[in-house]
Amino acid sequence: MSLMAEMRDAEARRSKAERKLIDHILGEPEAVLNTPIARLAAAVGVSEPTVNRFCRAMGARGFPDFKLRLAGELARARPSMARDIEPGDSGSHVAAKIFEATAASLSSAHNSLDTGALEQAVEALDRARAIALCGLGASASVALDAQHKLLRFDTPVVAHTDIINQRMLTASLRPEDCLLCISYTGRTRAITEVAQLARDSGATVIGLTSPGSPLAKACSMVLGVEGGEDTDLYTPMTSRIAQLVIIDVLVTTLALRKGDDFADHLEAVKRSVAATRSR
Amino acid sequence: MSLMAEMRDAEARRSKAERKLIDHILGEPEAVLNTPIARLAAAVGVSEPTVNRFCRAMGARGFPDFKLRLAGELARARPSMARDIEPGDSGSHVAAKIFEATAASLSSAHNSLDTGALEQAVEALDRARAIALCGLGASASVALDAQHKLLRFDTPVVAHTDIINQRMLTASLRPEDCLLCISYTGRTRAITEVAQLARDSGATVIGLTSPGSPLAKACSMVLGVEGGEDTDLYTPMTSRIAQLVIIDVLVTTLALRKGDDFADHLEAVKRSVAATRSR
DNA sequence: CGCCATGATGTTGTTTTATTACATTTAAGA
DNA sequence: TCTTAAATGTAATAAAACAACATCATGGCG
Repeated sequence: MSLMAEMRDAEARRSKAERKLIDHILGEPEAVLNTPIARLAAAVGVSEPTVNRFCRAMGARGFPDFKLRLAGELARARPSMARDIEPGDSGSHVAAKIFEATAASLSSAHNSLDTGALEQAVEALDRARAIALCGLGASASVALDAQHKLLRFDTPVVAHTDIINQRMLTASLRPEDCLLCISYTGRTRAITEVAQLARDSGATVIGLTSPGSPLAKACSMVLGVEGGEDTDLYTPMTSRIAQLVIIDVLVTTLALRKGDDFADHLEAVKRSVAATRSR
Repeated sequence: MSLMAEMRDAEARRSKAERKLIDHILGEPEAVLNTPIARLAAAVGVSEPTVNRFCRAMGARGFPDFKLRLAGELARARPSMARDIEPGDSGSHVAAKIFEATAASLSSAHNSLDTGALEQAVEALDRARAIALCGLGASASVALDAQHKLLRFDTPVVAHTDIINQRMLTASLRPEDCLLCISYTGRTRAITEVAQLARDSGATVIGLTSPGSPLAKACSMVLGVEGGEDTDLYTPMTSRIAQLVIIDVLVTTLALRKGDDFADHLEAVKRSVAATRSR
């Protein structure tokens, strides 16, 4: 178990001195990192060996090791926020900021992910006679990525990335089919019309888009990707990543639901790909 | 900036002793955490104060503080939850695992990103008369994503996602051109041959692939994406995300380098896209 | 109700670890 | 080649963590 959780959990059944310690550490975990054992002991009002023994009880090898572990946990808990990129930034600064912004965006997408909607979407994909995917511009590559992942299943799947084909597609959709429409803004008129046409034909339309947008309104169900931090420069990039991860989740959940059949099918796909490898 | 990135970045321009240190730390970062300064100094073959001075140079307050920071970064790079998804997992559990694995993969990619290679790649893209992108299978969508991003610049850019077109493309490449080859494994024979053909024609070939792979060897320069944790199930998914983020970094750095010209061009692109929006 | 036993906590001294101050070496430039 | 500054190392010092032992509290049992 994690240190923080362990401490919260153990607080009740521990001795008086250790309770004081736990209270103090949970209150200011960050501060503990820069505090030597003597100062911490004094601040809490216990002796140094008590602190040390406590650290061991928590599974660490001693006080320094305890701090190391705590540092690790705290680092996860605090997603570092990136500021905007400025012209003066060196290459590695740019990289750091983008990686951080992306991580933050992922975390935000995760928090705002609607599990219920996700289950519904998986349900729809599982039942579908055929799956179609639509995206324009940047979302086209997301649609293709999704297509590639879904190819592992035995449900017919197709991605369309140009508007003409997308509109033609809607004509062939049946109520048993499922269409996944991808758009970051949800304000691209063309794709909204496609979703509408698909609805008219009775198909289930899942929107992977911004909640509340015109596209979202046109869909049967929506997997929302909030913009998160609205740094104009990153948002489209980072939210595309979030979309891709949501698709990962969607596909993986679907795979679990399909169960054993899927395992066999996956094997077959892997074998057919292996033949193209070197060495 | 992150320690790992900082170290990679600084490696070139630091003194001999510090280079040895950096090599050693980057080689076994986890091990450093449980090593006192004396042992580390001895293992590397430098004196203790050298280690200490190095830690300060990296922005820490001393060796223990350095370890604390390193622990934080390394923690991000390792997923904390159980790695593999099991059939019994609930929907939200699956989502949590995938988001976490992706975040870990990103962090790991960031830590192992070679800033020097990145600068070189940006340089090459900046000078290029024309840019071509190649990817097959899952990497096809990455190539298309990159194409979309690069379309914002005024250098001609094209992505090819089928092997025939890719081979034909190599015939038209000139030494002033730049080809970006994308493959997670780097073992897809077809794409390696494309890279080789492109090299033969004198073009600069950048590989976005696994370091040390056949494809990597065939390229002029490599942007490595290490697999990170080798969880068979996620790796291909998460590393694709890492590739996309690296492309973000590449493109953003390129944008900064192009400077003002780019700002104007970006405005024009935004206006032309705005016309397609609702409301 | 008080005494013993056991576990918790504290005190003191030792050992390990990190840091400082200073000496030496190495490399860079004139 | 000599000068000078930076880099690195040595050795002493300070800080920190830890272990061994002493003391205290608490709860069971006569």
